[in-house]
Amino acid sequence: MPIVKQSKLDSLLRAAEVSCAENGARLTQRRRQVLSALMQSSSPLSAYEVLDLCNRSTTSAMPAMSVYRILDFLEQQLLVHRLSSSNKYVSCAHIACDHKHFQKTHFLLCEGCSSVEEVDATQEASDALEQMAKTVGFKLTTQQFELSGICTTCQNSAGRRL
Amino acid sequence: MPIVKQSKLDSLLRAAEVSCAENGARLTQRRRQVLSALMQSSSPLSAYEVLDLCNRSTTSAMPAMSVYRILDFLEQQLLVHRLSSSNKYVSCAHIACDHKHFQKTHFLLCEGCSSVEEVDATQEASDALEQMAKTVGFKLTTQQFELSGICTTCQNSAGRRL
DNA sequence: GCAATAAATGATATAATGTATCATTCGAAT
DNA sequence: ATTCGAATGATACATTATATCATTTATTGC
Repeated sequence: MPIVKQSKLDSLLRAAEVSCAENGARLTQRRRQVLSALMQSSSPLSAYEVLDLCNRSTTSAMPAMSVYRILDFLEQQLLVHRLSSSNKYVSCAHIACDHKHFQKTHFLLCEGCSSVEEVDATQEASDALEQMAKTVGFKLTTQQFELSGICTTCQNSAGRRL
Repeated sequence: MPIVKQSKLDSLLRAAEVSCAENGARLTQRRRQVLSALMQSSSPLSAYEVLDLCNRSTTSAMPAMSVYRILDFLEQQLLVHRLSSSNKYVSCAHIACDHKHFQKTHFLLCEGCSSVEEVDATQEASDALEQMAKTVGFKLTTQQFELSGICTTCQNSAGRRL
């Protein structure tokens, strides 16, 4: 879990705060705590993993209930994404930019280091999936896909080990 | 949950038995019970839903533990598939035929009626996904994709309602 | 500023899901 | 029949998630 620079983290949290404000919502201390934990993690975290992290860095213990509530909130705000295949959460890769999730999103989950890469679907992939569904009369609604594999870093380190 | 004809069910179970035997495994009474429950369900079932179904149709109560063990076994045998997005199970659509799951498999999950359709990936979809991963240096290993949407039946019935 | 109101959090209990472990039974092979 | 391993039964417990109500904190109108 590589450390995120404090300045980077602060700027992300500020952007998140603005984003909430635009929706008439507030990024409270507790919410900031949860979001911050996710931002500093290179891999997705379960609700209880988030809870543990929060309770490691603070004096006032956070109740599990709050974590669930806050994760729901952050997901609504599109500040975090829930990965259904593992039932874990990641902070959105586009908080700093103005990304609006118009495209289908693919999450590439590394089986080696558990890292996640959030990428927009290519037009080809999107079309091919739509077409495939269409041939059996199925109308796709999913905008999120989760794919497992091995990331570049892990492919290289595996190569060196051999 | 439409009823499956008894003759159809029997022939599927026989095929499953043969398939197990080929792997040096046995389709015991308990395993048959679990598989049968899944075969008769048009929608994916959680472990505890399977448990409830089994305990409805028999005198000797099945322990929860057994359901988990047996689902693992059936998954190993490729007789059932685990849907990671919902953490539920479906019986394989290819038990009767000689399908060997060489292609990527897509599960189309209907948000209307919870039905599942198991389809092989088209070459285009498979290629497009591989290509997309490749451009970020990611090596795909997933052979299973889960897509949500609306099935033909539900599209039509929704249309009539309007 | 201050009361009224709504939003957010705290606290507790409980439900639902999943795993670990050891005892027992059952089947196949000698 | 005996032995051995696979499968199941039984129990306890760990983990994950939700329901509910009390309390605190912010916001709004006055």
